[in-house]
Amino acid sequence: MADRKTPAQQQAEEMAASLRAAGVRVTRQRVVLLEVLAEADDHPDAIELHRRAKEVDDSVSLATVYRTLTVLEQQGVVQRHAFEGGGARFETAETAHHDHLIDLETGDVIEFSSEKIERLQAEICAELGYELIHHRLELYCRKRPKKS
Amino acid sequence: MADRKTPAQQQAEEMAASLRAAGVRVTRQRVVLLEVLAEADDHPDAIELHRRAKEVDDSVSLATVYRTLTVLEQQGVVQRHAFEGGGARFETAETAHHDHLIDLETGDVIEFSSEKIERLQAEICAELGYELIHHRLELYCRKRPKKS
DNA sequence: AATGCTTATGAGAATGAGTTGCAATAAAAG
DNA sequence: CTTTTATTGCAACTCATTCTCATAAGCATT
Repeated sequence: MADRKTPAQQQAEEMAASLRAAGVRVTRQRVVLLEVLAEADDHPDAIELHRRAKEVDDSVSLATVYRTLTVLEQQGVVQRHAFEGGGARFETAETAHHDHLIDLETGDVIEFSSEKIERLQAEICAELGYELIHHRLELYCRKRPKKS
Repeated sequence: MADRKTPAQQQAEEMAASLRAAGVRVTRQRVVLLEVLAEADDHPDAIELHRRAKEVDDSVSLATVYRTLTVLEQQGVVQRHAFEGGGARFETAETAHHDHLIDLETGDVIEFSSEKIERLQAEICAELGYELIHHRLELYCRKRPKKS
């Protein structure tokens, strides 16, 4: 009877621990949010997260979802993205850095990363006399028709 | 007495001609907006464009600025950008493709372009079975302290 | 330059994502 | 279990943007 917990539950607990370690209160609604976030393998927006959170605990308010997401972002536990059209979307920040490819037809998001591009970005900033703090790279694509 | 017109005026007229050619009505307020856009060398938002337009013709309404910007974007005459924090910002689309470096302290926008990065982006899409339609690359930077 | 068909405009109301003030509530520390 | 202090739910609010609708032009034609 090992691993009684799902990976998502474990991740949620890790995030909670990290918050406590930073002196942030871990409330009932924050735990719910962390669980929802840990289970999500897409990039939901605040309203979708609220919907999912309410399935666990109906009393969680949208305002708290927004406030909590802000806290989690500040703590580096989630990342906020602002893709074209529509509101902010979130994902847990545990995974390594990556950029996003957005399927224009379905809205699906695929993660990718390129060492070369990262390097080139830093070079460009340096040439212009700047230090790169963070960046945003989004590729808006259409699925390529299969060659039959 | 050659070139009585400034380059910005010429550009505004070209854009107007392009609109007329596409069967789009060129109204008094659209002309004003085109002039304002042609003169701008920054990346103003709708409210700033409205402010500048009102200096030329006080009757131009904000709603019309928004409506016109949408039309101009559809016609490929301006480009809309959504940088972090705050509303959409615009620039004329005549210039060649470029990406943006945003100074986090001042909000200044510097344009740059990199053949290598463009190529890498297309490669990444291709590998994932997609066709790149357009992309967004923004570098958020801080000015590097000069080595004295 | 007057006509008529159609689209654009101004003013303000409406929307939608996100935030905030406040009184009630619940973490965490003692 | 009490105190301290941060968090919550709710509703009111902000801010960028869009919409509604009656009026006012474009512009192709007479």
